[in-house]
Amino acid sequence: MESQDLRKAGLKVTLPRLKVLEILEQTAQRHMSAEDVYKALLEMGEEIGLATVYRVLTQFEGAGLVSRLSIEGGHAVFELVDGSHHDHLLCVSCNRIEEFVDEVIEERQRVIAAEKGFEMTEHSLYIYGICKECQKKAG
Amino acid sequence: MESQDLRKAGLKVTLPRLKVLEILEQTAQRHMSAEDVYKALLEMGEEIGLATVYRVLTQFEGAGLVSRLSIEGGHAVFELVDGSHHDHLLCVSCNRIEEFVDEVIEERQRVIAAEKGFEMTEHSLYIYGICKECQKKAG
DNA sequence: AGTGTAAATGAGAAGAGTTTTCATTTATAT
DNA sequence: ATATAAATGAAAACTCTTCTCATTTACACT
Repeated sequence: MESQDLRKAGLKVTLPRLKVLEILEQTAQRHMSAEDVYKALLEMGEEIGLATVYRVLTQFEGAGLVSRLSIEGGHAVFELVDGSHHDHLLCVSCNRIEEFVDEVIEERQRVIAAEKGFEMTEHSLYIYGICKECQKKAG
Repeated sequence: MESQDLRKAGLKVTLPRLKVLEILEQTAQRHMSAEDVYKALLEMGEEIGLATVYRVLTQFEGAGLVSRLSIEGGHAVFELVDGSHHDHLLCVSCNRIEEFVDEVIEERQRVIAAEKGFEMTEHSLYIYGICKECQKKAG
């Protein structure tokens, strides 16, 4: 992921955009909020405005470079797009996010949309629960 | 749905709460935002504060009388709980909301949660698309 | 390399939706 | 009736996000 991707998206290659991309690629967390990205950049000693982070992430979303998850009640988090669609499992205790793909569910959704006469554009499926680690902690 | 339900939930039986319940039961729209409820009450000539509507809906949610849908990007909408779980189809053009239940999907979710070691507490599945009517309008 | 121009930026203001605060009112147990 | 804990309304506060606008920057074209 580099300058070429930005140019293809019709975006000028600027330092803020490269830095946001860099954070998204290098961070251990695959899912970051705009605030997370902003703070990570500040910690790296980069100067950037929060508004710019929001703008850039929104543009990246438009360009198909990242996707935005709108998590219940909370703020949006972003993840780099790697080509494959997937849904999410969220731990309500530690906020860990895991990903999964299930072709059975994908197919059933298409069938349901068709039955209801909907032309499906997208879907969002979140399974909320308590992850293995948090179950242990809770005893 | 009446005073008894409120008492059972440990809530005092007050006019605002009864009025909110009444709106939720009598309205043609099954899915209403806090603002919708507020405006409907004002139109009925009831005096109520928006903060009260939010508070009451949140309490009703806690009491299991209503459930809250957190729709992508937008505001929350509430629906009376009628015992049956269901998921939602949303028209991105006219905001119509339809409901569906699919046991295959329900079961797959349980399996996936188990595979990932999650103790599932709940899930949210929204299928976004364009409804039949809006497809016609768009040609 | 220098320059014009449209695009991008940062800071702060603004906006939407929701929650909180607090003084006043109300429901309900006694 | 009365005490008291809970509920209310209005406004302020809050969170997340977008917008505004003056300044800066990238890049196409000399």
